[in-house]
Amino acid sequence: MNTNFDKELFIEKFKNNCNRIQIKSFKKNELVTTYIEKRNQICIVLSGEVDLIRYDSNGNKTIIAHFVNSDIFGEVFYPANTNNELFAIARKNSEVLFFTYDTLFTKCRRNCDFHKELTSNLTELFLDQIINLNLRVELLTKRTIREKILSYFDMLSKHSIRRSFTLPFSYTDLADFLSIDRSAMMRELKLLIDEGFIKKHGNKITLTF
Amino acid sequence: MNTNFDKELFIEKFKNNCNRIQIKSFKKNELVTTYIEKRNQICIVLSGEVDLIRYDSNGNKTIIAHFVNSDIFGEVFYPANTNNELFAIARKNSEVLFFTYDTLFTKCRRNCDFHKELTSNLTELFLDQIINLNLRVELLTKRTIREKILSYFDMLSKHSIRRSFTLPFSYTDLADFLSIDRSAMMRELKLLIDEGFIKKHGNKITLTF
DNA sequence: TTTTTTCTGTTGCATATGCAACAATTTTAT
DNA sequence: ATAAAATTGTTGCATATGCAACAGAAAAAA
Repeated sequence: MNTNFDKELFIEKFKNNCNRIQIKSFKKNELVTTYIEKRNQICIVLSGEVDLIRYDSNGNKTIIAHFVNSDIFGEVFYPANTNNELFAIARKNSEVLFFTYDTLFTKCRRNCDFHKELTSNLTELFLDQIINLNLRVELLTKRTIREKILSYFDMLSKHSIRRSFTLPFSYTDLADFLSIDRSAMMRELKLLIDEGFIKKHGNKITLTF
Repeated sequence: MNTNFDKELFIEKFKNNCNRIQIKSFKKNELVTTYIEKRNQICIVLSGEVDLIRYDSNGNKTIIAHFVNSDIFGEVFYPANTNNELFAIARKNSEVLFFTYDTLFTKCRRNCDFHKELTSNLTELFLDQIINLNLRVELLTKRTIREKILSYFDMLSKHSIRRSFTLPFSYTDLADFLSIDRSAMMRELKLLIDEGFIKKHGNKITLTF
């Protein structure tokens, strides 16, 4: 689904003197960035996993998005006049590339190859992000917990090309990603098992329908 | 929020001989396109309004997306291996531009200006679409009907820069857009009025908090 | 290792939300 | 102008889902 973003080549070109971008490393659970200030920031995951988190006034945590290799995110993808208190947190040790939106339209001091590479890749990275978001909307518009679970499992199944797959989340996080109550989700999972729709061993799921 | 897509200029350049795109007109309630076949189709709304609709097995209608001037959509924004039964329907008389994704990377017979114009605008159109989708996710992850309503009204308020605004939907459609039951939504709207959070005259809403 | 923290699995209870149904109103079609 | 269709507003009832709470298992930290 994701563009096969050639990280090695990319970093090589970057090291060749581009002064408009940064690459930073983050340890598990470290804060990658916030969406509070307006910096026109764009980020690309080079390795690891980054979650975009929101806490609401009732203390509910929601995993707005789950970014993996070559996914693009940042506060530039939100409208200027919203003060979304969103936090990007590294879920594993990760490397993230940072630059600002205007970087795309200005040449850097040394007119490096990076810019050409970046702008030519960007359309495809944007396209992938739109596809991911459409899938997310497809999921979140489902009316019941059962439909959300099955819809998400179906996506994972198609992605792995098998009827079995490993969840990229703990069950606690899965509920936060599907935007539902954890205990209600566990209850529904049990029903799905009892009714023979799925099998479950740890965080490995097998579809049996 | 949307790019100010220069439709007039665009069509002018198009008429100047590009053979890779089409512009079609649709009457209200006409089917614009389906997402069933894989055609790598990209569509841009030039005028009017287009809704992307899904009907689930329980007969629930969901308005997945609501596209207006310069919004971009199409089945190319969905993964290849999903058979989403989505329908794009004109909500008003509309004009829609069609082309295929590969058009972006091939020169047309006469090497027309349109291509240059299109590719240079595309990144921005994609960016706008990502922003719209992020707002949509923000809305759909809200846990309660009240939060969904207020979150959506807040967006409309910010968009109009006023505390009053006209809903772009009927209340029936609004419920389908927020992915909630209509009667439950009406009940919650009444509560919001009674508790003094909003005022409502027809499809005009005023925020009073 | 041992201790501490997080995650999983489960259940009783409360309630927010969905469902069905209908009349009144408004909009669209004939 | 009249009929037909769609939308709005409302309510009783059923239930799916959220909430709180806890014990046992697993994972992380010390």
